[in-house]
Amino acid sequence: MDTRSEARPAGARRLPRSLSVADELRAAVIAGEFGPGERLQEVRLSKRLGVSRTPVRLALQALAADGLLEHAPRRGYSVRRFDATEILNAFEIRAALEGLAARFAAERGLEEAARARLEAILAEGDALLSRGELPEGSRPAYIRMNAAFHEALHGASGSRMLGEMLRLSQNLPLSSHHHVVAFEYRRVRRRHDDHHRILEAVLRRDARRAENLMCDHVASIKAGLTGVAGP
Amino acid sequence: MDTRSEARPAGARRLPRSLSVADELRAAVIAGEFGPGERLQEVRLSKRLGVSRTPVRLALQALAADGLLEHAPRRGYSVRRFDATEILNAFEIRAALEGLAARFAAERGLEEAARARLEAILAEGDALLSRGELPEGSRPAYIRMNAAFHEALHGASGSRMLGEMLRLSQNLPLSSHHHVVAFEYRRVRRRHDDHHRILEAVLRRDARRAENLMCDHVASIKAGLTGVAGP
DNA sequence: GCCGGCGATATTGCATACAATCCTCCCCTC
DNA sequence: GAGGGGAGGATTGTATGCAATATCGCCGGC
Repeated sequence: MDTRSEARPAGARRLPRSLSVADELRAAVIAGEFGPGERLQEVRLSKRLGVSRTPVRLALQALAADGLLEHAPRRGYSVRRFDATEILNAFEIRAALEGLAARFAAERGLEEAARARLEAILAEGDALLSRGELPEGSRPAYIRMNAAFHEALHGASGSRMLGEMLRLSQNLPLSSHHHVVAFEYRRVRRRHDDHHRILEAVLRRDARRAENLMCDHVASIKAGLTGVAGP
Repeated sequence: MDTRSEARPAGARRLPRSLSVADELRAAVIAGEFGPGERLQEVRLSKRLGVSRTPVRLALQALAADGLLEHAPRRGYSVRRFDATEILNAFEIRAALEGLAARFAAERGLEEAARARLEAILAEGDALLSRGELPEGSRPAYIRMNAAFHEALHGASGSRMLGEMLRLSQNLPLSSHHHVVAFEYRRVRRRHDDHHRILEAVLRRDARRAENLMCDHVASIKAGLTGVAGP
């Protein structure tokens, strides 16, 4: 019998609370629960989250480092405002970084585990799209699959710095732009086919092609955005 | 006379100590004062810096967010190890980001103040190099001028996210690579001429050319590095 | 002689108290 | 009535105490 079972009754938390607080706050900010420019006060958040100011303060600083919050000395933290230009720039940045990740992955070559994972992800996407449509209910699964593909490729790039920057480039509060990617079948199908081509190029060690394909891929996502200074 | 001179006797600090602590620690880590993998303990640093653990803790987290430190729960912070590959990758990343910054600046166009500042910086560089050599004593001035040029262009890009990522891409502890840029007059002259061409392209609003020139510029810096897995 | 459990010590994580500063609003003066 | 100054409250920055946990050396058993 585990003698420590009484010491960890239910939650069995092994991670510092400041990390979960940071995750919770990050999700809330990205979800747009705090309007642009809204101040985040330590005491209020402490009460809301049921912890003291200390972990809240750490979490706020982490979010500021992620670019989601602004910090003014003696004035605390507030939600950063993003205008349409910054959103579009972020996609340009992401395009360049994703292209770089694909290039690095192609130059390094994929380990067997990474190759298997990427192929499994693509197979899952194939299945989701095999019926010639993407029903509303399958969107969450598709979104997860899509994110998993990109994340797996980030990992395969072998550059931690690049992965971290890619994470930053996608940390944008939805409230300030309402960007929504298009989910028409044709567009989704096209994007998934892009993924197939990209993986193929990576497997062939064709770094230049992998980079260009990925760059164009993200650029096309940007072009397909709706709600950002649209006509 | 400053009426507040008595209220702020000596230090005249208006910024939180945690910020200066972070700057000090960052400089120390980048300067390589803490060998790769070395643990940074809160109490030790508190005593060394003469502050309590609280600001030290904040500073450590900030440095971890910058990618300079690693953090393991219940085990604290330690200096990240960078191998030669990560260093070289960082230059590739920086090349892509600097290229993007030049492109953004060209697309937006420079405001009068930015144009004047960049031209002043280049003029300073011209003066430093006008004698056909770069004496040892002028290197610090040249290094500052060079950094100022890039920073001014980052600002002119109009993307805060990009500027932040560029900062991250240059946050590397020297101890783990000993990268040293070449200071032979011919190379320095060439790099300075690159800057002239880049500014010219930006002023002409030739975004594509500006991006390519900048990208090649940084790539040539990478190629000129000494001490990173060199032959 | 080597491995595994165990306890002392050191270190981090969190909570809270205190200090410094800023913001707000009221009152006083012109 | 408008503007400036000041008092009070609110909020952040810092210090410190306590609890939980990891590290490391020691001892016993095999």
